[in-house]
Amino acid sequence: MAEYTIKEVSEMFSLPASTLRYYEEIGILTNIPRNSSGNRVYQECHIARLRTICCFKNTGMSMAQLQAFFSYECSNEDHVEDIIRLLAEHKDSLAKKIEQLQRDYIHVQRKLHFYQDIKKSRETQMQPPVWEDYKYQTFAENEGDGADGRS
Amino acid sequence: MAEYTIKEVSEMFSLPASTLRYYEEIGILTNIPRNSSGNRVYQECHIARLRTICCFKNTGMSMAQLQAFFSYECSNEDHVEDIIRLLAEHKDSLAKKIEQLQRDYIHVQRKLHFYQDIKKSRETQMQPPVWEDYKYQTFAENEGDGADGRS
DNA sequence: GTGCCACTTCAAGTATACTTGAAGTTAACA
DNA sequence: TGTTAACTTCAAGTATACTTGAAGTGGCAC
Repeated sequence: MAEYTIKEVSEMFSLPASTLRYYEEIGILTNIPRNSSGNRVYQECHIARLRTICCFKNTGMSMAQLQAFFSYECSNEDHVEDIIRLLAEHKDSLAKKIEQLQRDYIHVQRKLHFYQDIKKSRETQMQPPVWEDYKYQTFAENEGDGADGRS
Repeated sequence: MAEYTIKEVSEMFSLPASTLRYYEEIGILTNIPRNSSGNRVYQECHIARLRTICCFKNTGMSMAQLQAFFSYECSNEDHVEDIIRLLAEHKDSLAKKIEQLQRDYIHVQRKLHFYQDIKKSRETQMQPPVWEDYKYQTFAENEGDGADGRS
């Protein structure tokens, strides 16, 4: 079975070694055995858990929630209902978050088009655009930059 | 023209008044006039900017980047290129972020289905599921909970 | 006129998630 | 036999984004 040093895991996940030690300290990536020199030896199960940690963290879960999740998962008692509740709540909040980000993406896109058109209008001595015209507009995702974007 | 107290803006955006003062202090929501009693009077332009601040913050922009953006926007000098660069970079990073979140959403969904099936297997005295079976599976977004999810 | 509420400024404090530093150990290499 | 790199533990420090507290002002109801 594959085993990894802290440095290898650090590189694998682009996380500093200090962060991996921190995750162990706060109890979300635990039971890491040591070799004869006292160095951490990461195994496949730790890699799998770290993937889950990164996924959950990336999607906005706090350390406290991660601690709760893994305390349920590692407990001998039956916490399957708690796990399902936590995951279902996180899934729902994540779905909402993605929807909000998609709306925000459109806002950023509008701003970008607005300033690109300001630049164009200066180069061509045309009337500068007005933000009002962009406020409710959506733009196709063609990166060619050829389309005017205004009707 | 509509004017708002700090409390009204606070409620409008679900932000504590202290945060609005903080945004003024660090220079991202500035030029807020005071009435005869010295209280802040927010106008439409401040509401519009606050919407942009919330959008940018929500999509992961730091205060430092917001400061840069508005220092460009408010400057008399020609910073349109800088604004376009900043917005284009933010748009790209946001697109990547949304894609990553969609992948992470699938991971969360798999975990949820796995634990839901663990629960079902206990209720029906069936063999408990194995995580390996869920690792690469995708699930339709039907909330009915009727489908088994396993083939 | 006094109680109270919402506001003001300014300074200091806080939560989260790490990061850094000090001091020491181990193993490989010149 | 150094010495260099990579690791260890433990405590303290840091960045970001606010939040809280103290002390004071203004305007309105009773």
